[in-house]
Amino acid sequence: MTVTADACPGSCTEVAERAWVQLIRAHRSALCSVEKALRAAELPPLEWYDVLLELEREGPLRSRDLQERLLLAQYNLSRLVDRMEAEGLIERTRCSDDARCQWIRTTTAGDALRQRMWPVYADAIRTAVESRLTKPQAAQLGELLARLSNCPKA
Amino acid sequence: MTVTADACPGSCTEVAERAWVQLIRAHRSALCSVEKALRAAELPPLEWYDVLLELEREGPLRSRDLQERLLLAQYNLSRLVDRMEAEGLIERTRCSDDARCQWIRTTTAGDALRQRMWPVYADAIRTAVESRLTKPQAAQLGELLARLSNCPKA
DNA sequence: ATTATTTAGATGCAAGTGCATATATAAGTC
DNA sequence: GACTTATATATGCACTTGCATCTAAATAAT
Repeated sequence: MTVTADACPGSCTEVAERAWVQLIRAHRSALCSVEKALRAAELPPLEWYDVLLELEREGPLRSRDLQERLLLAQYNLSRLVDRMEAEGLIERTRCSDDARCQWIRTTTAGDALRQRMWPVYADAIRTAVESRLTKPQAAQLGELLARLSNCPKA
Repeated sequence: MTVTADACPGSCTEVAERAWVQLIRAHRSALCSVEKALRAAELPPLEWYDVLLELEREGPLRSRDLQERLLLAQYNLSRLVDRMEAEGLIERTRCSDDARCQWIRTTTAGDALRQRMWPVYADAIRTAVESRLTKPQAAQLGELLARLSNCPKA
């Protein structure tokens, strides 16, 4: 079991292990190149985009929900929201019915940033995925991966 | 394009995008549970295992090679090796022929740690992968992912 | 109503990460 | 051989992450 590519060509590595290893490798390699592309374009990290898109698609969300959707840790989202709020990309407002909650919504600046990020992001995805897999392969990959991230309860 | 699970059921999301999103999600969710399992067992992070295994399988390696195999950034590996050396798990020795290089090798303690980590790691992988995919599915997933991490040149 | 429990979110601190750059050595050029 | 360029690794600094814990508000229990 390694994170290495050439893990005993043949059968010394169990299939599940191999899938796992390749998952880590593919993620490292793909994510790294996407992040680099964003930085090169002087754009913020990927997560910022995810937050903005999620808010744009779902409308204002509570921290809790955003956190769940993005699979982020509570404290990480909290601080991510801090940073993005400081940049004027999103806003927090207290819920009226539950004073513990808050609604998070995008601002105009947030929407604008999201739109500037998309082309760079999309291009990076094309390089990372589209250029290496046929359409049916990509579709199947998506299917298989989805099973891994689905909550057991779901 | 989101990191969210329910991205427009149907066709509004391109297949490559979906694969990408699911890659991120699957990785987050799986890695997170593995790391938690390791911490719960008071074991060091995953990478430590990867380094140790790689060294055990390939024998002493130069930093550069280890870095490439594990897809780690140079400065990250440098510091990872610092930490592991400080714990007595690996050793650095200068190459005789090229004074810039160094050989990295495991120690007895390193081997012992690796062996203690494996059961926990293996179990976490089983939970994360084996329980969610059939054997052929896992095999195919491994195949598809491998294409994503293969260097273009390879 | 009063207290205990749970839930939403924030935060101090230690550790890890990325960037840019430094150091040292090797290789190539003139 | 002095001078530039490339390679292997380390490091200062700012920022991010994880852990544990804290506060505040809502629910449940008595």
